[in-house]
Amino acid sequence: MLTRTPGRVPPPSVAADDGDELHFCSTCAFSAACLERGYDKGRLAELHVLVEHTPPIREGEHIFREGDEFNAIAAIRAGTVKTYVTDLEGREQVQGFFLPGEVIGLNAISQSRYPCNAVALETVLLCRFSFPKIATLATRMPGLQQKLFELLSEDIGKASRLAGDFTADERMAAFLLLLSRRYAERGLSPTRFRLTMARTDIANYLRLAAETVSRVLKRFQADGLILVERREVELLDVPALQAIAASVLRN
Amino acid sequence: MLTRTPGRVPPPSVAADDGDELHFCSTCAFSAACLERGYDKGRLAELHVLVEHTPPIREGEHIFREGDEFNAIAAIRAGTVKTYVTDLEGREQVQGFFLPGEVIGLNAISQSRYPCNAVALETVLLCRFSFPKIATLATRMPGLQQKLFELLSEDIGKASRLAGDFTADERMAAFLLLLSRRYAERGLSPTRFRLTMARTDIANYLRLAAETVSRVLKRFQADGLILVERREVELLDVPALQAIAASVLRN
DNA sequence: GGGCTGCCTTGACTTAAGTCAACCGGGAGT
DNA sequence: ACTCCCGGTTGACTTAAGTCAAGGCAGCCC
Repeated sequence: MLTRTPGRVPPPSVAADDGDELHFCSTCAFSAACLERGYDKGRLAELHVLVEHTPPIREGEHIFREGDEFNAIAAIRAGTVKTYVTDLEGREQVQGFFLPGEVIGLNAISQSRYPCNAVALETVLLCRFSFPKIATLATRMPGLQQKLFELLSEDIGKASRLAGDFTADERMAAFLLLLSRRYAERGLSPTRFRLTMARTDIANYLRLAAETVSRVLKRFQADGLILVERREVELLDVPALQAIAASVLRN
Repeated sequence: MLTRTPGRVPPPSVAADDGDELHFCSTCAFSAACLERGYDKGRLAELHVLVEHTPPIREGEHIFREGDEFNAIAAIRAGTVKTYVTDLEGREQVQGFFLPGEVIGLNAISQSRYPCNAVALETVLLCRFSFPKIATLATRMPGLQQKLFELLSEDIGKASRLAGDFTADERMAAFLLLLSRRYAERGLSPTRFRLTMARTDIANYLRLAAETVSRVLKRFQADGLILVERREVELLDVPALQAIAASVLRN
């Protein structure tokens, strides 16, 4: 069952009666979304029973694999998840990285099977939402339906972001700034963070060679834009990075 | 109001009482989707009043522009639509082409404004679905909600399709085969069709130079894969094209 | 400690595709 | 009929980034 996790809790716009046992974890996007929209307790309780908090999933373990039966979407409570597909020649193609507070499995909604693999890059905790059930509930909760529409729509934007013919510099700067923004949204430092994924994963995700990632990071550091120490990164000149990434983050 | 358009009509799984005035155009994805799922007449009527058939939109005219208030999604009844954004330097970036039976405006669902421009490449006819209304209706029609989820989810897949580091040949072959498939879905010839968009638009969409598009098409023709005559195309060797496009259309 | 192993970096070379510039050819308007 | 113009094509050159090969460095196990 849901329990309030320690740490930053977004203030619910509707105060929950603290006497009962309805508590929502601070990083659960759905629970938060519902709280924000001020649903009555009966409906929160309905959502509540759909949520399953998973035990820890360790680094390298899969959350789902391509072709598995689609039965749930999941909000990440802790850790980083990488999604990827395997192409015809057996090479891995990284599709995305998911941080705490983000939702995986959405792109499976139109199919009966997951279209990609999801693997933990660090120990991961999830809130699972069994799918047919949450869709049924959404028919009675317009706010939840709207939230699902929004999450799907956002994913369309994310998916097309790297589709342009961008330079290695543009891709790398955009990648760093988007990570920064996502960490900031979680209340973490937007200028100092850890790259939880390997260089080869970053390269694969950005459709660059690993060598290129290495060279670009080195040059960014030489130009005083960033500071890299193994997987720790500090953004020193955000405006300059924004100028470089402008065409990716666009308009 | 909706009238049955001439031409191919998908057989509804629930026979409509032909005596009343509820007729749905054959290319309207939503109406068809609802018919397929066998909703009762009362609900079809509800959907019915949301649909607006637009007058013809001529080549070069805009359907919506980036920043316009989002108020509807639209299924295309006839013509081709190009969506694009304008980057910081004022250059156009083509996001997609939409054929009859396809739905535009979905990527605006999470925002209050359209995130891109939509322009007619040929005379276009639309079925418009006023948005807040159709979402409200979806809360009472699980099949419609599911259809919206599916359309959104498919768009995620489409958006990420060209994101890889593919060669010009792979992109071009995949483009031709995807067009072919889309025409086939409409009951048109999958091997002979017209490119309704300019070479420069194709190039921009595929993130190639127009010169490269020209050269690749020429080489495909020299190799006996296709036959190009101005904007008319015939696919001569689909298996060979599939082999080239395999890594784009993947797995 | 010694030697793996995996991840990362560095340098030298190659190539796919972009850019630049010129030209072609059909359709529209005078 | 003439010209203009735009979309498309062609050829010569350039370049960003990939590939190949080698080497470094941290952590792990024996």
